[in-house]
Amino acid sequence: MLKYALLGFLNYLDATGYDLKQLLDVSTANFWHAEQSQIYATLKKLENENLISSKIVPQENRPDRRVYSITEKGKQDLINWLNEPIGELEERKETLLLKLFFSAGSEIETLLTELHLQKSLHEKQLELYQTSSREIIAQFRNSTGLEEDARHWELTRRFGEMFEEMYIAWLEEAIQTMEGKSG
Amino acid sequence: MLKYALLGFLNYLDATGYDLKQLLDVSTANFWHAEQSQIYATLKKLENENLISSKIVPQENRPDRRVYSITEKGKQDLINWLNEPIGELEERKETLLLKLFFSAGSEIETLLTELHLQKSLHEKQLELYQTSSREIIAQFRNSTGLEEDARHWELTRRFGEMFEEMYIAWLEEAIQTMEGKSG
DNA sequence: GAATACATGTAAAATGTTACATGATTTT
DNA sequence: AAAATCATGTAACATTTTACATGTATTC
Repeated sequence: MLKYALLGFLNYLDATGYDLKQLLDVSTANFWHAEQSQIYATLKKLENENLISSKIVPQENRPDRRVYSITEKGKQDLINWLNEPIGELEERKETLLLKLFFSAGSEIETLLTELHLQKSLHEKQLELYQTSSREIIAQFRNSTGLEEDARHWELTRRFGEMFEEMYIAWLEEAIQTMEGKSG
Repeated sequence: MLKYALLGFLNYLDATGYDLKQLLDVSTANFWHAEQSQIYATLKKLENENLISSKIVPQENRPDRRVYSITEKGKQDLINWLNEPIGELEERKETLLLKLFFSAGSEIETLLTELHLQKSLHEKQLELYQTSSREIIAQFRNSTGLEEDARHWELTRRFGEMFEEMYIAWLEEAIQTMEGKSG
């Protein structure tokens, strides 16, 4: 699926593996992320399948850049994927819930510390969505005029915001439940 | 991390790989799932590390059962993991958001169909959390008297419920946004 | 008669993570 | 003087998924 994240970006502009890592980190990281090495490996694979092509751009005092472009075949593959419905729920993994599920015999204080720590992390993340993510998208909309793209990005930002609000509310409930059992 | 799901269950009772798959499917699947083959492979690895041990229990007309038990070393490993804080946010992947992010150029009708389909799937999942999951936990609490365990399981169920409510609310927002652009 | 439940696994492929290697330039 | 940025990648490892293989008993 990283495949489609890369094709998606290359459908906007030509880029190197390094560029693509930066792009992922500042935009899709909250719902799709990847290590630099995985990006390089996947690009190589996509080029073998002729979904993208590359050109070496020499540089002075820096390693040459390998700049990728999407091919017609790549564009078609991307469009096909975008149009085919998902049809099922995403399977997800949540380490905190796994720990909570099995920690009936643990110290309540230890668990409460963990829940408070998680709460502060989620509050920080929520603030990011509400300030910098918001501004980056608004600025992109104003400077490029790409209304539609900005609208879609804004919806993914809004998901993040709502997810964090929900997570914090749940943590507060969990803390309350556990506090009722420790005093 | 599947490791700890398996150790967690084996800390309650002895079980085969087959049993463990059933247990995962009816309890942790919404925040931790695994294929049958991965469970068998992981059990083998855990036995090599002496975190669990196994005995063959012969059967008639059925394949022999390989029943696993947790060892003292395994119990310690589980307890250590439960007590060490996570300290960071979980990274997650959400295919629907990835598609949405890149679908500014797609047909709005196609996207709306997808959003409506997702909404019905999440509504079904929400109902499951509110009815059968709820009852299973209540029944377990009543029949075993394991109050604490039931309390923890209930918190993980509640997370599922809140997550689905949030997801549905977001889908409704997204549908509204997109409908404003299609009519 | 077909599907599901019981019960084990192997093998191959795909996916993802971590560590290593190189080396100049710029910022702290 | 150390760390971060730019830019490439390889290699080893760990995790997860998909497909295959076997065979009885029970339920629909």
